[in-house]
Amino acid sequence: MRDKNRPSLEDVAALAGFSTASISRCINNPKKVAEPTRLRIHHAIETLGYMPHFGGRALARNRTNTIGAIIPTMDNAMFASGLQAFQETLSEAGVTLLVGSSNYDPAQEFEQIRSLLSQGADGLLLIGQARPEKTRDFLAQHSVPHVLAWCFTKSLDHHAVGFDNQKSGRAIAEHVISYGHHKLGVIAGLRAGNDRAQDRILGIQDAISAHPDVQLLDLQECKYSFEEAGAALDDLLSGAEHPTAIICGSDVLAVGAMLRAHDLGLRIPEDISITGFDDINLARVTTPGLTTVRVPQHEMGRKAAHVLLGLLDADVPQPQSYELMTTIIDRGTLARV
Amino acid sequence: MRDKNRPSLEDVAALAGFSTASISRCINNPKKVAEPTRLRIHHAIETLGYMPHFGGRALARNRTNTIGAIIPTMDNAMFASGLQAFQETLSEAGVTLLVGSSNYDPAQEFEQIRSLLSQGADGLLLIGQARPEKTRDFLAQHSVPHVLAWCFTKSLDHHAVGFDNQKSGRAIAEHVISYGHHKLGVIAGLRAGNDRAQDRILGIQDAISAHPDVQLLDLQECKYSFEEAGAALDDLLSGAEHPTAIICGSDVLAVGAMLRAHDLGLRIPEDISITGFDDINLARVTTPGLTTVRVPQHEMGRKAAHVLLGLLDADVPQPQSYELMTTIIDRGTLARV
DNA sequence: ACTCATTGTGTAAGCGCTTGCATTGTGGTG
DNA sequence: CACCACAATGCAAGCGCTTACACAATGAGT
Repeated sequence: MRDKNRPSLEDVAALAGFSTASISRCINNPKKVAEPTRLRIHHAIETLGYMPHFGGRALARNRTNTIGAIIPTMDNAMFASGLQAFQETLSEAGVTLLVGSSNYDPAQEFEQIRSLLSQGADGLLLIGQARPEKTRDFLAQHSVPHVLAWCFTKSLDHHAVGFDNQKSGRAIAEHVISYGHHKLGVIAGLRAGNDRAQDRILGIQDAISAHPDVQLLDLQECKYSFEEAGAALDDLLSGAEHPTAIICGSDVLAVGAMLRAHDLGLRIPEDISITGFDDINLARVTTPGLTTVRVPQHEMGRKAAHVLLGLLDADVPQPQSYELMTTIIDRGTLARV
Repeated sequence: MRDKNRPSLEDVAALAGFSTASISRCINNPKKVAEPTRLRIHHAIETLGYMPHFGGRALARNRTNTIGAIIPTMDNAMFASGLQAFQETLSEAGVTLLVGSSNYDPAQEFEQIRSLLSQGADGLLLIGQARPEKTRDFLAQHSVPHVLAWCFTKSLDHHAVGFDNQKSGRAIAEHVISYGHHKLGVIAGLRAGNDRAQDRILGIQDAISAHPDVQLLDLQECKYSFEEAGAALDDLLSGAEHPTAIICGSDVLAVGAMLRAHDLGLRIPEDISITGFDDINLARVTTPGLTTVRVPQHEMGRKAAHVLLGLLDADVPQPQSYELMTTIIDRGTLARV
């Protein structure tokens, strides 16, 4: 069973002429070892090509220096780029990232949580706060250090690094209304198990309620794909009254709607206004550029990593939460009416 | 040091009234345990909320069921979506994904390889084949099972799942030439340490050499960003002669060039033709849609995962390599002249 | 009844590393 | 010069799990 080629601490010890304890110390705490010893040990390590065995180390330390992130999908530029920042920050701290994806499905998320934890993840990054009680209980029972990203609420009893989706939803809706739109349509992501989608809608509804002269003609939910968003646009346009502006819960949806609108021969923003959310690359590239809500993904990833690293090193008593701000980026898909 | 709350195999054994061996067997090889025993053990596991300790398991088995992937960046939709497919496939097989990013830097890649390996990765997914001897030696010395993706060459003495960048580069260039273009420009990714970028250029050059009447006016290298690609376009247009078509080494570059061209008041494709490479979402969204080379990212991710999983379960003697085919997607950025 | 597989279970020896404690050697202090 | 603090190192006990092997119990074949 023993891997014939893999040198162990003992082999290094034999070659260097010291005990395994010294080798271990030399690796983990070089100050505790005298200079000449260190040199000889390093030499032995080099010549053997020694690498500490992960299992042994994890067993002895009861810690893996590994953090898991479970995101809906990497296929969306939004999460991918936040994840990239997260990974880079962890890496700087010598911590490795385990990745799981949930495909927006709470059951899959639960499975991935189990899986990453059983792979020894010391902590977890999770997206959003809506999850079944089962999942929350599980996290609590095993007292898993975790931070939530992409969301933020005052009353949060978790560590969170994110932004207030509802507030941001309200902001973009207010913005649209301030441009003179009275008949609105919404294309949102599927709300089930997705608090970000839910909150954005709530925010939009807040804004609408605050303006008696503004009405929400229709709200469509669909997956984050161009095709589904296009179909949603069709539905929105099938009613008796047409919205003059369509607020979308994500850039992907907005772009899908734009593409479909273009196919239908609708001019944007002259015939119909469309807004997005996230400000991923896509938004810069359409003609006209997509008016959207910028989410500080990179900062969120970095910050989340720092919070999580903090959780592991010291027992942080109070939940630490950071609210990041979103900003509206005006490009060209929102017209004044 | 022992985590007070975490139940161990022994705890389960005590509760269930069996030896740790039986518990272990029940978890890993249920058939070897009698039905009633299994039930009682499962019950004990449930009530304790037991989860196997990763370190212990890794130590005893000398295997982690973890695979590492080192990609240049997740920030590019291209890798992100291949990685997503890779992760999903691994997950189905009960294997977890460790992620590292190299930022296109061989030194960083080497560090990440070390890091992921010392985190116990059983195997590795690497992008491309160009890497310093040091890295290759390291992989060989530790006999790390690994597969290369995003590249493919006949003479390969590695496991690889990818496509022939040179051939594809040649194909798109031939395609451009067949549209009647004689004066070409190229915007490529930085070639240093990036064989995909190199090979694509080689392919383009192949095509050009095959047509005596066609000439390459200028070739610019830059990072994969809109801004740099825009600047590269400026350079390309600063020469005495202007190219009628610009072949770009990636969609990101192409879109950057398109954006800049638009700013300059150039119409695409009437004033200038532009082609991309990768066929990421961006390419569908520009006006006009980007003519580009479709890379089967998803399939590549899946296939690479399968090959890697195969490597771990059986000792595969021959390198297995799979060549996937790219296809040219004609949208609207290439004009006939 | 008497073997002999077969099946189910327990015993205990590791897997490679970390770390508390013991031991030795050093130089400084009273 | 005895004493002590401290630095450098070794010893050995785990960490939690897997698994070869031993053993007991069962039922089938003769």
